[in-house]
Formats: sequence, structure tokens, C-alpha cells
Amino acid sequence: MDDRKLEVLRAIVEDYVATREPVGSKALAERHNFGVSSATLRNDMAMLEEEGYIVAPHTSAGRVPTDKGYRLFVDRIAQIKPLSPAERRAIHHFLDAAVDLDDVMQRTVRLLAQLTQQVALVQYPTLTRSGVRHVEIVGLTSRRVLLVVIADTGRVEQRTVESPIDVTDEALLDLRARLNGAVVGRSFTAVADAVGRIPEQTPVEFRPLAASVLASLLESVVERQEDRIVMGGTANLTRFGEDYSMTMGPVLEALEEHVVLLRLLQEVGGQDDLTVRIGAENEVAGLSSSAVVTTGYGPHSQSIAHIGVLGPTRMDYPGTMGSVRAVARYLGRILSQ
Amino acid sequence: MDDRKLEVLRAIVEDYVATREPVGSKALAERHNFGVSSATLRNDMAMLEEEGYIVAPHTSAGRVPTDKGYRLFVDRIAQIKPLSPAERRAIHHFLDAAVDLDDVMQRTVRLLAQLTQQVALVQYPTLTRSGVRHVEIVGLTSRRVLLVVIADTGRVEQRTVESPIDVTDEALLDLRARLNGAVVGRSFTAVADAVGRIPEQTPVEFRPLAASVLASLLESVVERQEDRIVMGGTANLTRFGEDYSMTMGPVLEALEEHVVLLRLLQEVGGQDDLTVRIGAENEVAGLSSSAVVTTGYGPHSQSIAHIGVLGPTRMDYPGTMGSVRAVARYLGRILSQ
DNA sequence: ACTGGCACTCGGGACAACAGAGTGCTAACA
DNA sequence: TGTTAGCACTCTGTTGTCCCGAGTGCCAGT
Repeated sequence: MDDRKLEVLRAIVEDYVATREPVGSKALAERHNFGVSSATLRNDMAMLEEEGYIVAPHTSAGRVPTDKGYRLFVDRIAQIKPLSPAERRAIHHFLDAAVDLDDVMQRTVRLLAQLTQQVALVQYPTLTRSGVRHVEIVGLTSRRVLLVVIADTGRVEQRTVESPIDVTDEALLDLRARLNGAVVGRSFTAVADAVGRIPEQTPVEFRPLAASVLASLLESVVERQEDRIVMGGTANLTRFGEDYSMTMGPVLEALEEHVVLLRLLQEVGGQDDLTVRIGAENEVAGLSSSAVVTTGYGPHSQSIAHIGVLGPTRMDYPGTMGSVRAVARYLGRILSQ
Repeated sequence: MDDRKLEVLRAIVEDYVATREPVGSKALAERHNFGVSSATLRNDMAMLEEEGYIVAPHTSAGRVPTDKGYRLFVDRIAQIKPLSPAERRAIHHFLDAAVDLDDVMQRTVRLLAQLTQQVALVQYPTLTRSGVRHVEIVGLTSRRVLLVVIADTGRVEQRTVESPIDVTDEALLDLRARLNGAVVGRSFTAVADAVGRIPEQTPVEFRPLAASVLASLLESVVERQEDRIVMGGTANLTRFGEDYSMTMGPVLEALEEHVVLLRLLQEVGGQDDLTVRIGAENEVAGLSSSAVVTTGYGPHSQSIAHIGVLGPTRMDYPGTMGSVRAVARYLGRILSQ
């Protein structure tokens, strides 16, 4: 691949993203100073078109990058743009003010939407890879208890449990001690094994209670790793331009179905770094003119959940990638505390 | 106010909402069968215009309701439309599947957006009017504890607290017992008073811990009644039509600032029933072509928080009001458990 | 390998003409 | 007095035509 041709592609992508209009050879020659004339650029562009990196919407319009063109741009041309000091400071200030995990998630999604001017997606830290910090059982009424599980990511899961027998303080104390003894410090994946022997060890009169609480615990921990996702910045849709909103309307509906979102975030590439999916690369129907930039995050640089940004394929990739990476890193650092 | 004129206004509002186009006398005479000719309707419409209920955008276009027209429609003409059995069932199924309060809120907002095809707003149950069910303190490290407050609405507030002294199990037990003894069953407003005497009663060696925990408790309970709000259905914006999206873009940005949302929801009218604010009646700048339908909800029919729907003034008021009321009622019933 | 020039092609803006919808008013009618 | 029919008038939005300009591909010359 010719060196100048790459530069031409870069220029086309950048100009198209900036102006939202097909870019022609003449304008290109004016705005950037390649040392060559527009005719030469025309030749290059003709070749780029032949190879499928750009297309002309009509005979006499400029060229527009294809998905393949964006792909090349992202892979070989674009440099991730580091944030400005001001932006960096904004992230710190904004996230440091959070008081609990919900707040952190909330703030993260708004921050990311703000920075990228696009739709932001943030997945709650997955339980599976994190550990149990504490299990608490609280009697509510004589036949109902509240089960609270605290993960070391700060996430708190709660469930009310119906007990088949009357609940005594003694029973609660016993069960609480056994539970915590068994699971604290373990990873969530190990919980099922760890609690296996609790029923037999429990005094016979408490067993029914222990059984229901354990059932509920396993349910909430194991089955319900269907993770929660927060979405924000949908107002930015109006900014993308009318044509795009048309495509997005239905998509966003689907997005509120969190299942789709999860698929979107979790289809991560091999490396645990930034992943960019462009147009048809997304396996979700209807996202053919959207791109998704995602990355993993988590405490101590392990990746236990994902965050990302969704926007038109015609987006500022270097900037978006920079923002996503910066936010993910800082988020990880916060969770490490 | 003439009887038929009211009917004419109703017809204009309904047709305009349905078609999104100014409605003229002739179309009116055809679609509805008043027993009179279009000429008569023209006279009525001229009067309605004189009185400010409708306007003609241009000389030879049909008429469009004004804010004042919608107001009259809502106050004197519209009947709240009860939901269809299918919709009713959908509400029950959808909300009953929720596992905790977060989930309830999440589902409610999506449900409401779905039903009304507009932007839904749901405020978390306020702490102030609800009661404390349990306070839990969990040691995390030697100098940090996690404070968890469970409200009888199911809401859970959590905070980590730095302790100035090393935390012993004994200290935690002592403090936990005192705290729960003092506040369980009380309303959140009474918490500040209720814990006032705890420091003096606490053994001297635990006092520094008690002090920091109490400070944090008061902070999270009293100060931070800045309530959380969930917004959903912003994708429906694209449905409202391009002209409206233009107005809404900036508005929705503001909406993500929750302060504005709170103002929007909380400006409730005298009666605790449905409140409708139309166009300029909203005191939030930029909502001049939007309407907001809100109502209170809460356990046992007391109104401790609000939910609502935001859309163009050109909305289906009877249907929206019906949906908001139905969802609020069912939500209240769920919280009553 | 690059450049200048040229003929060709469309898209979109400007403008005119026109059809249709809607209005207000007036005169007739019950 | 309230209703109706008819008429003249006023716009909006659509259609059709024309033309400009941006952009292209190709070719011949440096």
C-alpha cells in the first residue's frame, strides 16, 4: 500500500467526519498540502475506490469512506488521541465525587457521553470474576429475611427470601456466621461449591431457613449474572443528523433491551485492549451504519466488565478511542480502592 | 362555552394529534359527523381562534390547538383513557418479574416509555417520607467499614466510612445494636434526632468510630435526599418528528442534569392526582413545545415520589394520562408489599 | 510519475406555474 | 337567530424546467 494513498485515505476520513459531506479531489488538494495536484489525487482516489476503501455516492459527488476504509483507518492510520489536561481533570473531578457504585456507573455513563458526544454504554462489574466481601442476613418479619451480598467491587446484590419456618435471631446469627465463614474472600464462581456443606452442618431446626437462603443466594449469584447496563447520551442522537436518526430509532429501542447491549459489549476481540467494530462487523441487526468502540475495565487492571460508545460509522475514532480508554482506566483505578 | 364548540375543539385536538397536520373545516366535517356543514364549523373555528384556543399557522392552512386549547381539552373535555386488558396484563407481568428496587425502577421506566411511546421519568422513592428498616455495619479492613441503610421501600443506601481508630468486632456489635435500637421503624426525617444521644452512651473507646459512622449516616440520609431519577425512552424522540427533535436536543441534555428533572417532577399541583403541564406552563426553559404528565406514587397510596412522561404538546393526553396513572398505581401496590 | 486540460455527468438550487386546501364574507333560507 | 351555499381570495407545497458547479475519467504533454 502506497504511502501517499494512506495519507489520502486519512485525509478523506478526517474531512468527511468533520464536514459530513463527500469530499472531492479539489477540496482535498486545497485543505491539506500534499505536494501534488488534484489530478494526481484523483488517480489515487480511483485506486482506493477500486480496492473498496471509498465510494462515490453519485457520479459527480466526492468520495465517502466505506466500512473497509474506516477499518484500515483505525488499524493502520489512526493514532489514539490522548485527552487534554482539562478533560483529564474533568474525569477525575467528576468521578471522584461519586459516593457509591450506582453513582459511579451513573456518572461514568454521563461523562463518556459528554466527552464523546455519542451514546455511552457502561456495564456493571460482573460478579463472576469478583470476590465476596461480606454476606449479611437481616430479619424483616418472622417469615421473611433480606439477603445482602457485597462484592469487592462495591456492588451490592439484595434479595428478600421467604422462610418456611419462623426466623429466630439465633438462627440468623448461626447462618450468618457459617455463610461468611464459607464464602468471604472467595470468588463468586466458587460460591456454589463453598456453601455445599452448610446445610448438613447447620443445626437441624435451622435447616429449612438455611436451605431457602442458600437457594436464593445461588440464584442471585450464579444465575443472575445477567448484568446490568446503563446507557446514556441518547440525546446526542439528534446531533448525528436526521438521516442517521432514522437508522438509529429502531436500534435504540433494541438497545433498551439489555440483552442486545450485552452482546454488543461482550463481543470483544482477542486483545484486552480497545475493540472497534464498524458497520456490518457488528452482529446486531440494524447497526450497519453504526460503529461501537469498547474496552474492558476492572480493578487492578483485570477486565471484569466493559464500557463502550456507540455512534455513526462516521465518527471521530481517535478521539472516541482516547476517551473510552481514559475513562476505562480511571474507572478501574477507582474500583481498585 | 357552546357545547358544539367544545366538540369542535376536541375534534381538532384529536385529529391534529393523530395526523400531525393542521386540520381544516372541510376535513373536520367529513371525518366526524357533527350534523352541520363545514361552513358552520368555519364560524365556530373563527370564534375559537378569537378566544385563543386555536391558531392558523398560515392563511390557508388548517387550525392547530394552542397551549390554551390543550389546557381546555385536558381540563374539560378529555376523559382519561383506561388501559386495555392486554396493557394491564403487560404491566403486571413486567413489573412482577422485578427482583429488587433498582430492577423495579428500571422496568418501570421502560414500561412507561413503551406504553406511551414517549420519554419516561421515574424518581426513586424519597427517603424522607419512608422509614428505616435496618442498619447494617460491616468491617471491611481495620480502618474502614461499610454502612448499609435499608429503607422500608426496599431502597438500600450504602457508604464506606473511614474510621479514625482500629475497628474491632466488639465495637461494631455495640454500635450496630445501638443504631438499630435507635432508628429502626423511625422515619428518615426523625433519624437525626434519634441518633443524637448515641455518642454519649457509647463506651469511650468506641466513640471515634461511632462519630464517623453517624456523620456519614446523617450525610447520606439527610443531605443526600437529592433523589435519583431514571429516564428512559429517549429513542422515542426520533418518532416525534424532525421539527420537534430540534427543540428537544438541548432539552434532553438538560434532562440528564438531574436537578432539572427533579424540578420538573416535583412541581406538582395541589391535588395528589395527575398533573399536566403544557408548553409554557413548564417553568423549565426550552420546554415551550413540550408537555409533562406527572403523578405521585408510593406504598399505601401515600405519595412519596413522582413518575411522569415528557413529550410534545401535541400528544395523546387521554392515553398518556391513563398509562401514567395505571403504572403509578401498580407501582405503589408493589412497594406496599 | 505527475500535471493541465477537456468533455461529460449529475445533484441541487432558483424560479415559475399550478393545483388544492382553506379561509372569510355575503346573501339566502328555515 | 342560526345554518347553509357559494364565491373570491390567499396561501403552501408540488411539479417541471433550467442552469450552475462540483466532481469525475481520460488523454496528451512534460
